[in-house]
Amino acid sequence: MTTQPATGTLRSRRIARSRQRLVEVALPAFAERGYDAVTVDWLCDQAEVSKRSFFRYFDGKEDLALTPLNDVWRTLIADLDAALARSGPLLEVLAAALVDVIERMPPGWERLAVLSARLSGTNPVIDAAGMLVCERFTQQVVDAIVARLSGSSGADLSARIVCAVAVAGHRAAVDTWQSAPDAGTTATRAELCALLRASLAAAPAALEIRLP
Amino acid sequence: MTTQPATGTLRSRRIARSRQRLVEVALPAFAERGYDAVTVDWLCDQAEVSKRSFFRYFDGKEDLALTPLNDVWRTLIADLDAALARSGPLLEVLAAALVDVIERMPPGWERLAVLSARLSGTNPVIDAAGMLVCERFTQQVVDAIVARLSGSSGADLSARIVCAVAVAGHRAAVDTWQSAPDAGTTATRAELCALLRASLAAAPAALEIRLP
DNA sequence: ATGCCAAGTGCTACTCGGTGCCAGTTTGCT
DNA sequence: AGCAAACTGGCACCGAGTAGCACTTGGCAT
Repeated sequence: MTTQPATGTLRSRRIARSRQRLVEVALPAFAERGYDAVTVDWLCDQAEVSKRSFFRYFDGKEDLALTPLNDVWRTLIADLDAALARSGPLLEVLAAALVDVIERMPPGWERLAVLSARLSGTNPVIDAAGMLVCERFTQQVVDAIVARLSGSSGADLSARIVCAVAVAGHRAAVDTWQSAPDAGTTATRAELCALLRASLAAAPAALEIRLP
Repeated sequence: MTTQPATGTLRSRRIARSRQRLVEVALPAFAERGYDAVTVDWLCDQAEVSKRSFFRYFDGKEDLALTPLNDVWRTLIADLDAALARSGPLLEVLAAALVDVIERMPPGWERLAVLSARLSGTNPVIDAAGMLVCERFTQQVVDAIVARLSGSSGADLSARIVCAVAVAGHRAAVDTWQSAPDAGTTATRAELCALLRASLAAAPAALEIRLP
Protein backbone atom coordinates (compact mmCIF):
# COMPACT_ATOMS: atom_id res chain seq x y z
CA MET A 1 0.00 0.00 0.00
CA THR A 2 3.00 2.24 0.19
CA THR A 3 4.45 2.09 -3.32
CA GLN A 4 5.09 -1.25 -4.88
CA PRO A 5 4.60 -1.01 -8.61
CA ALA A 6 7.12 -3.88 -8.67
CA THR A 7 6.78 -6.57 -11.25
CA GLY A 8 3.45 -8.18 -10.84
CA THR A 9 2.50 -10.89 -8.47
CA LEU A 10 4.79 -13.39 -6.84
CA ARG A 11 7.11 -10.96 -5.20
CA SER A 12 4.34 -8.62 -4.13
CA ARG A 13 2.53 -11.53 -2.52
CA ARG A 14 5.50 -12.09 -0.28
CA ILE A 15 5.57 -8.43 0.60
CA ALA A 16 1.85 -8.36 1.29
CA ARG A 17 2.20 -11.41 3.49
CA SER A 18 5.06 -9.90 5.46
CA ARG A 19 3.08 -6.71 5.93
CA GLN A 20 0.06 -8.66 7.05
CA ARG A 21 2.14 -10.69 9.49
CA LEU A 22 3.56 -7.53 11.00
CA VAL A 23 0.14 -5.99 11.46
CA GLU A 24 -1.28 -9.15 13.00
CA VAL A 25 1.55 -9.32 15.46
CA ALA A 26 1.72 -5.63 16.20
CA LEU A 27 -1.82 -4.50 16.89
CA PRO A 28 -2.62 -7.08 19.59
CA ALA A 29 0.79 -6.46 21.11
CA PHE A 30 0.17 -2.72 21.20
CA ALA A 31 -3.19 -3.30 22.83
CA GLU A 32 -1.78 -5.61 25.46
CA ARG A 33 1.53 -4.12 26.36
CA GLY A 34 1.20 -0.53 25.17
CA TYR A 35 2.40 1.19 22.05
CA ASP A 36 5.69 2.43 23.41
CA ALA A 37 6.56 -0.80 25.14
CA VAL A 38 6.50 -2.70 21.88
CA THR A 39 9.61 -1.87 19.92
CA VAL A 40 10.06 -2.11 16.19
CA ASP A 41 13.01 -4.40 16.75
CA TRP A 42 10.86 -6.82 18.68
CA LEU A 43 8.16 -6.75 16.03
CA CYS A 44 10.66 -7.46 13.30
CA ASP A 45 11.97 -10.32 15.35
CA GLN A 46 8.50 -11.79 15.81
CA ALA A 47 7.45 -11.40 12.20
CA GLU A 48 10.83 -12.50 10.90
CA VAL A 49 11.37 -9.36 8.89
CA SER A 50 14.49 -7.29 8.99
CA LYS A 51 14.23 -3.79 10.38
CA ARG A 52 15.38 -2.45 7.04
CA SER A 53 12.46 -4.14 5.33
CA PHE A 54 10.05 -2.95 7.97
CA PHE A 55 10.73 0.59 6.93
CA ARG A 56 10.35 -0.35 3.31
CA TYR A 57 6.88 -1.76 3.97
CA PHE A 58 5.66 0.99 6.28
CA ASP A 59 6.26 4.69 6.54
CA GLY A 60 7.00 4.20 10.20
CA LYS A 61 5.75 2.66 13.37
CA GLU A 62 2.64 4.83 13.38
CA ASP A 63 1.83 3.88 9.84
CA LEU A 64 1.90 0.26 10.90
CA ALA A 65 -0.36 0.97 13.84
CA LEU A 66 -2.86 2.69 11.58
CA THR A 67 -2.72 0.32 8.65
CA PRO A 68 -6.36 -0.82 8.80
CA LEU A 69 -7.70 2.70 9.05
CA ASN A 70 -5.25 4.19 6.61
CA ASP A 71 -5.99 1.53 4.04
CA VAL A 72 -9.50 2.92 3.80
CA TRP A 73 -8.25 6.37 2.89
CA ARG A 74 -5.54 5.08 0.61
CA THR A 75 -8.00 2.94 -1.29
CA LEU A 76 -10.31 5.88 -1.56
CA ILE A 77 -7.51 8.05 -2.89
CA ALA A 78 -6.59 5.42 -5.43
CA ASP A 79 -10.18 5.15 -6.64
CA LEU A 80 -10.94 8.83 -6.40
CA ASP A 81 -11.66 9.34 -10.07
CA ALA A 82 -14.27 6.64 -10.09
CA ALA A 83 -15.80 7.95 -6.87
CA LEU A 84 -16.05 11.50 -8.16
CA ALA A 85 -17.74 10.32 -11.32
CA ARG A 86 -21.10 10.46 -9.60
CA SER A 87 -23.04 13.66 -9.42
CA GLY A 88 -24.79 15.37 -6.56
CA PRO A 89 -23.62 17.15 -3.42
CA LEU A 90 -19.91 16.52 -2.90
CA LEU A 91 -20.39 15.60 0.72
CA GLU A 92 -22.87 12.89 -0.17
CA VAL A 93 -20.67 11.59 -2.92
CA LEU A 94 -17.75 11.32 -0.54
CA ALA A 95 -19.90 9.66 2.09
CA ALA A 96 -21.09 7.08 -0.39
CA ALA A 97 -17.55 6.44 -1.59
CA LEU A 98 -16.32 6.03 1.95
CA VAL A 99 -19.03 3.54 2.79
CA ASP A 100 -18.28 1.74 -0.40
CA VAL A 101 -14.61 1.37 0.39
CA ILE A 102 -15.26 0.19 3.91
CA GLU A 103 -17.63 -2.46 2.66
CA ARG A 104 -14.96 -3.73 0.33
CA MET A 105 -12.27 -4.13 2.99
CA PRO A 106 -10.94 -7.65 3.30
CA PRO A 107 -12.62 -10.09 5.71
CA GLY A 108 -11.47 -9.74 9.28
CA TRP A 109 -10.77 -6.07 8.76
CA GLU A 110 -13.03 -5.08 11.64
CA ARG A 111 -11.00 -6.74 14.34
CA LEU A 112 -7.81 -4.93 13.42
CA ALA A 113 -9.59 -1.69 12.66
CA VAL A 114 -11.00 -1.60 16.16
CA LEU A 115 -7.57 -2.11 17.67
CA SER A 116 -6.17 0.55 15.42
CA ALA A 117 -8.90 3.00 16.34
CA ARG A 118 -8.45 2.41 20.05
CA LEU A 119 -4.76 3.01 19.71
CA SER A 120 -5.40 6.19 17.84
CA GLY A 121 -7.79 7.41 20.49
CA THR A 122 -5.30 6.69 23.23
CA ASN A 123 -2.09 7.95 21.72
CA PRO A 124 -2.09 11.47 20.31
CA VAL A 125 1.02 10.86 18.25
CA ILE A 126 -0.70 8.08 16.37
CA ASP A 127 -3.77 10.19 16.02
CA ALA A 128 -1.77 12.94 14.39
CA ALA A 129 -0.19 10.48 12.00
CA GLY A 130 -3.66 9.34 11.02
CA MET A 131 -4.65 12.84 10.10
CA LEU A 132 -1.74 12.99 7.73
CA VAL A 133 -3.32 10.48 5.43
CA CYS A 134 -6.62 12.32 5.63
CA GLU A 135 -4.79 15.46 4.70
CA ARG A 136 -3.39 13.71 1.65
CA PHE A 137 -6.91 12.66 0.76
CA THR A 138 -8.13 16.22 1.09
CA GLN A 139 -5.38 17.44 -1.16
CA GLN A 140 -6.32 14.94 -3.83
CA VAL A 141 -9.98 15.84 -3.66
CA VAL A 142 -9.18 19.53 -3.84
CA ASP A 143 -7.03 19.00 -6.89
CA ALA A 144 -9.68 16.91 -8.58
CA ILE A 145 -12.44 19.37 -7.80
CA VAL A 146 -10.46 22.35 -8.94
CA ALA A 147 -9.69 20.56 -12.19
CA ARG A 148 -13.34 19.69 -12.71
CA LEU A 149 -14.95 22.89 -11.57
CA SER A 150 -12.27 25.21 -12.85
CA GLY A 151 -13.78 28.63 -13.11
CA SER A 152 -16.08 28.59 -10.12
CA SER A 153 -14.23 30.73 -7.61
CA GLY A 154 -13.70 29.30 -4.18
CA ALA A 155 -14.09 25.73 -5.34
CA ASP A 156 -10.76 25.17 -3.68
CA LEU A 157 -11.94 26.35 -0.28
CA SER A 158 -15.28 24.62 -0.59
CA ALA A 159 -13.67 21.30 -1.37
CA ARG A 160 -11.37 21.70 1.57
CA ILE A 161 -14.24 22.39 3.92
CA VAL A 162 -16.29 19.49 2.66
CA CYS A 163 -13.33 17.16 3.12
CA ALA A 164 -12.80 18.46 6.63
CA VAL A 165 -16.39 17.64 7.42
CA ALA A 166 -16.11 14.21 5.84
CA VAL A 167 -12.99 13.44 7.81
CA ALA A 168 -14.46 14.72 11.06
CA GLY A 169 -17.61 12.71 10.48
CA HIS A 170 -15.57 9.63 9.79
CA ARG A 171 -13.51 10.12 12.90
CA ALA A 172 -16.58 10.60 15.03
CA ALA A 173 -18.16 7.49 13.55
CA VAL A 174 -15.09 5.37 14.11
CA ASP A 175 -14.83 6.68 17.63
CA THR A 176 -18.37 5.71 18.56
CA TRP A 177 -18.04 2.44 16.74
CA GLN A 178 -14.88 1.43 18.53
CA SER A 179 -16.05 2.51 21.95
CA ALA A 180 -18.81 -0.08 22.13
CA PRO A 181 -18.05 -2.36 25.08
CA ASP A 182 -17.25 -5.49 23.12
CA ALA A 183 -16.43 -3.94 19.80
CA GLY A 184 -13.27 -5.99 19.67
CA THR A 185 -15.23 -9.10 18.89
CA THR A 186 -18.62 -8.03 17.63
CA ALA A 187 -18.21 -4.78 15.73
CA THR A 188 -19.28 -5.08 12.14
CA ARG A 189 -18.52 -2.90 9.18
CA ALA A 190 -22.23 -2.51 8.59
CA GLU A 191 -22.52 -0.77 11.94
CA LEU A 192 -19.66 1.51 11.09
CA CYS A 193 -21.18 2.37 7.74
CA ALA A 194 -24.48 3.20 9.40
CA LEU A 195 -22.73 5.46 11.88
CA LEU A 196 -20.83 7.09 9.10
CA ARG A 197 -23.93 7.77 7.06
CA ALA A 198 -25.65 9.19 10.09
CA SER A 199 -22.73 11.46 10.96
CA LEU A 200 -22.44 12.88 7.50
CA ALA A 201 -26.16 13.24 7.01
CA ALA A 202 -26.30 15.30 10.18
CA ALA A 203 -23.39 17.50 9.18
CA PRO A 204 -25.17 20.27 7.27
CA ALA A 205 -27.55 20.88 10.14
CA ALA A 206 -24.66 20.77 12.60
CA LEU A 207 -23.25 23.97 11.17
CA GLU A 208 -26.36 25.79 12.35
CA ILE A 209 -25.80 25.01 16.00
CA ARG A 210 -26.13 28.08 18.19
CA LEU A 211 -25.14 29.19 21.62
CA PRO A 212 -28.09 30.45 23.64
CA MET B 1 2.78 27.11 27.74
CA THR B 2 3.47 23.55 28.69
CA THR B 3 2.74 23.31 32.40
CA GLN B 4 4.28 25.82 34.73
CA PRO B 5 1.89 26.67 37.50
CA ALA B 6 5.11 27.42 39.38
CA THR B 7 5.40 30.37 41.61
CA GLY B 8 4.61 33.51 39.77
CA THR B 9 6.91 35.80 37.91
CA LEU B 10 10.67 35.90 38.12
CA ARG B 11 11.31 32.35 37.17
CA SER B 12 8.69 32.30 34.47
CA ARG B 13 10.23 35.39 32.87
CA ARG B 14 13.48 33.52 32.47
CA ILE B 15 11.63 30.59 30.96
CA ALA B 16 9.70 32.82 28.61
CA ARG B 17 12.89 34.48 27.49
CA SER B 18 14.63 31.19 26.86
CA ARG B 19 11.65 29.97 24.87
CA GLN B 20 11.59 33.14 22.86
CA ARG B 21 15.30 32.92 22.16
CA LEU B 22 14.93 29.36 20.94
CA VAL B 23 12.10 30.28 18.61
CA GLU B 24 13.95 33.27 17.23
CA VAL B 25 16.98 31.16 16.50
CA ALA B 26 15.13 28.13 15.23
CA LEU B 27 12.58 29.41 12.73
CA PRO B 28 15.02 31.34 10.54
CA ALA B 29 17.44 28.44 10.74
CA PHE B 30 14.76 26.00 9.65
CA ALA B 31 13.87 28.26 6.77
CA GLU B 32 17.45 28.62 5.61
CA ARG B 33 18.96 25.25 6.14
CA GLY B 34 15.93 22.96 6.31
CA TYR B 35 14.09 21.48 9.25
CA ASP B 36 15.98 18.22 9.41
CA ALA B 37 19.37 19.78 8.95
CA VAL B 38 18.95 21.85 12.10
CA THR B 39 19.38 19.62 15.11
CA VAL B 40 18.02 20.21 18.57
CA ASP B 41 21.51 19.99 19.96
CA TRP B 42 22.67 22.81 17.72
CA LEU B 43 19.68 24.95 18.68
CA CYS B 44 20.32 24.43 22.36
CA ASP B 45 23.89 25.38 21.80
CA GLN B 46 22.94 28.58 20.03
CA ALA B 47 20.32 29.62 22.52
CA GLU B 48 22.42 28.54 25.48
CA VAL B 49 19.80 26.23 26.86
CA SER B 50 20.43 22.69 27.92
CA LYS B 51 18.82 19.99 25.87
CA ARG B 52 17.05 18.83 28.99
CA SER B 53 15.45 22.21 29.43
CA PHE B 54 14.52 22.38 25.78
CA PHE B 55 12.23 19.44 26.29
CA ARG B 56 10.84 21.05 29.40
CA TYR B 57 9.92 24.18 27.47
CA PHE B 58 8.58 22.48 24.36
CA ASP B 59 6.75 19.26 23.70
CA GLY B 60 9.31 18.48 21.01
CA LYS B 61 11.03 19.85 17.99
CA GLU B 62 7.77 20.17 16.07
CA ASP B 63 6.17 22.06 18.91
CA LEU B 64 8.99 24.56 18.74
CA ALA B 65 8.58 24.91 15.00
CA LEU B 66 4.88 25.60 15.43
CA THR B 67 5.03 27.84 18.45
CA PRO B 68 3.60 30.97 16.82
CA LEU B 69 0.69 29.11 15.29
CA ASN B 70 0.10 26.90 18.27
CA ASP B 71 0.08 29.83 20.63
CA VAL B 72 -3.06 31.03 18.91
CA TRP B 73 -4.89 27.82 19.63
CA ARG B 74 -3.51 27.52 23.12
CA THR B 75 -4.57 31.02 23.98
CA LEU B 76 -7.97 30.29 22.56
CA ILE B 77 -8.25 27.14 24.63
CA ALA B 78 -7.25 29.03 27.74
CA ASP B 79 -9.87 31.70 27.13
CA LEU B 80 -12.55 29.34 25.90
CA ASP B 81 -15.05 30.07 28.59
CA ALA B 82 -14.99 33.76 27.86
CA ALA B 83 -15.18 33.14 24.14
CA LEU B 84 -18.18 30.86 24.46
CA ALA B 85 -20.01 33.39 26.60
CA ARG B 86 -21.34 35.08 23.48
CA SER B 87 -24.45 33.84 21.81
CA GLY B 88 -25.22 33.11 18.18
CA PRO B 89 -24.13 30.46 15.72
CA LEU B 90 -21.19 28.53 17.15
CA LEU B 91 -19.19 28.86 13.98
CA GLU B 92 -19.44 32.62 14.08
CA VAL B 93 -18.59 32.73 17.73
CA LEU B 94 -15.48 30.67 17.12
CA ALA B 95 -14.50 32.77 14.14
CA ALA B 96 -14.80 35.93 16.19
CA ALA B 97 -12.82 34.44 19.03
CA LEU B 98 -10.09 33.32 16.65
CA VAL B 99 -9.81 36.75 15.10
CA ASP B 100 -9.74 38.21 18.54
CA VAL B 101 -6.87 36.05 19.68
CA ILE B 102 -4.85 36.71 16.56
CA GLU B 103 -5.25 40.42 17.02
CA ARG B 104 -3.92 40.11 20.53
CA MET B 105 -0.76 38.24 19.61
CA PRO B 106 2.43 40.03 20.63
CA PRO B 107 4.07 42.47 18.22
CA GLY B 108 6.28 40.82 15.64
CA TRP B 109 4.17 37.69 15.71
CA GLU B 110 3.54 37.86 11.97
CA ARG B 111 7.13 37.33 10.95
CA LEU B 112 7.51 34.14 12.92
CA ALA B 113 4.01 32.94 12.10
CA VAL B 114 4.77 33.11 8.41
CA LEU B 115 7.93 31.07 8.86
CA SER B 116 6.03 28.60 10.94
CA ALA B 117 3.26 28.30 8.38
CA ARG B 118 5.69 27.78 5.53
CA LEU B 119 7.43 25.09 7.47
CA SER B 120 4.14 23.42 8.16
CA GLY B 121 3.16 23.50 4.52
CA THR B 122 6.47 21.98 3.50
CA ASN B 123 6.93 19.29 6.06
CA PRO B 124 4.01 16.90 6.61
CA VAL B 125 5.31 15.75 9.96
CA ILE B 126 5.12 19.28 11.29
CA ASP B 127 1.73 19.71 9.74
CA ALA B 128 0.45 16.66 11.57
CA ALA B 129 1.82 17.95 14.83
CA GLY B 130 -0.05 21.16 14.25
CA MET B 131 -3.30 19.33 13.91
CA LEU B 132 -2.73 17.82 17.32
CA VAL B 133 -3.21 21.14 19.02
CA CYS B 134 -6.31 21.79 16.93
CA GLU B 135 -7.59 18.45 18.03
CA ARG B 136 -7.09 19.45 21.62
CA PHE B 137 -9.02 22.61 20.92
CA THR B 138 -11.84 20.62 19.39
CA GLN B 139 -12.00 18.40 22.42
CA GLN B 140 -12.27 21.37 24.73
CA VAL B 141 -15.01 22.93 22.67
CA VAL B 142 -16.91 19.68 22.52
CA ASP B 143 -16.71 19.29 26.27
CA ALA B 144 -17.84 22.84 26.85
CA ILE B 145 -20.71 22.57 24.40
CA VAL B 146 -21.89 19.28 25.78
CA ALA B 147 -21.84 20.74 29.27
CA ARG B 148 -23.81 23.78 28.14
CA LEU B 149 -26.25 22.15 25.80
CA SER B 150 -26.68 18.95 27.72
CA GLY B 151 -29.86 17.38 26.59
CA SER B 152 -29.83 18.29 22.94
CA SER B 153 -28.84 15.07 21.30
CA GLY B 154 -25.98 15.16 18.86
CA ALA B 155 -24.52 18.35 20.33
CA ASP B 156 -21.34 16.38 20.60
CA LEU B 157 -21.18 15.59 16.90
CA SER B 158 -22.31 19.05 15.89
CA ALA B 159 -19.61 20.72 17.93
CA ARG B 160 -17.02 18.42 16.43
CA ILE B 161 -18.11 19.27 12.91
CA VAL B 162 -18.16 22.98 13.55
CA CYS B 163 -14.66 22.80 14.99
CA ALA B 164 -13.48 20.84 11.98
CA VAL B 165 -14.81 23.58 9.74
CA ALA B 166 -13.23 26.28 11.87
CA VAL B 167 -9.89 24.53 11.81
CA ALA B 168 -10.05 23.89 8.08
CA GLY B 169 -11.00 27.50 7.46
CA HIS B 170 -8.14 28.67 9.59
CA ARG B 171 -5.69 26.43 7.81
CA ALA B 172 -6.85 27.61 4.43
CA ALA B 173 -6.59 31.23 5.53
CA VAL B 174 -3.10 30.79 6.91
CA ASP B 175 -2.09 29.00 3.76
CA THR B 176 -3.22 31.79 1.45
CA TRP B 177 -1.79 34.39 3.78
CA GLN B 178 1.61 32.83 3.96
CA SER B 179 1.85 32.13 0.25
CA ALA B 180 1.87 35.77 -0.75
CA PRO B 181 5.19 36.50 -2.47
CA ASP B 182 6.69 38.73 0.18
CA ALA B 183 4.63 37.64 3.14
CA GLY B 184 7.80 37.22 5.14
CA THR B 185 8.16 40.95 5.46
CA THR B 186 4.80 42.52 4.74
CA ALA B 187 2.12 40.14 5.95
CA THR B 188 -0.09 41.70 8.58
CA ARG B 189 -2.40 40.10 11.05
CA ALA B 190 -5.21 42.25 9.72
CA GLU B 191 -4.87 40.50 6.37
CA LEU B 192 -4.94 37.13 8.06
CA CYS B 193 -8.02 38.07 10.03
CA ALA B 194 -9.77 39.19 6.89
CA LEU B 195 -8.94 35.94 5.16
CA LEU B 196 -10.12 34.01 8.16
CA ARG B 197 -13.42 35.82 8.30
CA ALA B 198 -13.93 35.27 4.60
CA SER B 199 -13.13 31.55 4.84
CA LEU B 200 -15.50 30.94 7.68
CA ALA B 201 -18.25 33.08 6.25
CA ALA B 202 -18.11 31.02 3.09
CA ALA B 203 -18.17 27.73 4.93
CA PRO B 204 -21.92 27.08 5.21
CA ALA B 205 -22.39 27.60 1.50
CA ALA B 206 -19.37 25.40 0.78
CA LEU B 207 -21.19 22.37 2.11
CA GLU B 208 -23.68 22.69 -0.71
CA ILE B 209 -21.11 22.28 -3.44
CA ARG B 210 -22.20 19.75 -6.05
CA LEU B 211 -20.63 17.65 -8.73
CA PRO B 212 -22.29 18.16 -12.10
C1' DA C 1 16.37 -24.69 -18.92
C1' DT C 2 19.82 -20.99 -18.46
C1' DG C 3 21.68 -16.99 -17.31
C1' DC C 4 21.50 -11.99 -16.91
C1' DC C 5 19.56 -7.81 -14.58
C1' DA C 6 16.97 -5.23 -11.61
C1' DA C 7 14.54 -5.21 -7.50
C1' DG C 8 14.35 -6.49 -2.99
C1' DT C 9 16.80 -8.11 1.36
C1' DG C 10 19.53 -8.19 5.58
C1' DC C 11 23.42 -6.76 8.09
C1' DT C 12 26.25 -3.32 10.62
C1' DA C 13 26.87 0.92 12.17
C1' DC C 14 25.30 5.34 12.68
C1' DT C 15 22.38 9.88 13.70
C1' DC C 16 19.24 12.23 16.27
C1' DG C 17 15.01 13.10 19.00
C1' DG C 18 13.59 12.29 23.43
C1' DT C 19 13.85 10.57 28.57
C1' DG C 20 15.48 8.97 33.37
C1' DC C 21 18.34 9.99 36.80
C1' DC C 22 20.48 12.75 40.16
C1' DA C 23 23.05 16.05 42.37
C1' DG C 24 23.22 20.99 42.62
C1' DT C 25 20.97 25.46 42.45
C1' DT C 26 17.38 28.87 42.74
C1' DT C 27 13.01 30.66 44.57
C1' DG C 28 9.16 31.56 47.63
C1' DC C 29 7.86 31.49 52.10
C1' DT C 30 8.18 31.70 56.94
C1' DA D 1 18.38 33.08 57.88
C1' DG D 2 16.82 28.77 56.59
C1' DC D 3 13.80 25.20 54.75
C1' DA D 4 11.15 22.69 51.24
C1' DA D 5 9.80 22.49 46.71
C1' DA D 6 10.50 23.52 42.23
C1' DC D 7 13.72 24.05 38.55
C1' DT D 8 18.21 23.18 36.19
C1' DG D 9 21.86 20.94 33.55
C1' DG D 10 24.86 17.22 32.58
C1' DC D 11 25.22 12.54 31.46
C1' DA D 12 24.10 8.19 29.99
C1' DC D 13 20.86 5.88 27.74
C1' DC D 14 16.87 4.16 24.60
C1' DG D 15 14.52 3.52 20.39
C1' DA D 16 13.08 5.13 15.71
C1' DG D 17 14.73 5.73 11.40
C1' DT D 18 18.65 5.83 7.68
C1' DA D 19 23.06 4.93 4.87
C1' DG D 20 25.79 1.87 2.55
C1' DC D 21 26.84 -2.38 0.72
C1' DA D 22 27.13 -7.09 -0.32
C1' DC D 23 23.97 -10.61 -1.34
C1' DT D 24 19.90 -13.20 -2.83
C1' DT D 25 15.88 -13.84 -5.58
C1' DG D 26 12.31 -13.32 -8.88
C1' DG D 27 11.33 -11.95 -13.72
C1' DC D 28 12.25 -12.43 -18.29
C1' DA D 29 14.49 -13.03 -22.90
C1' DT D 30 16.70 -16.34 -25.27
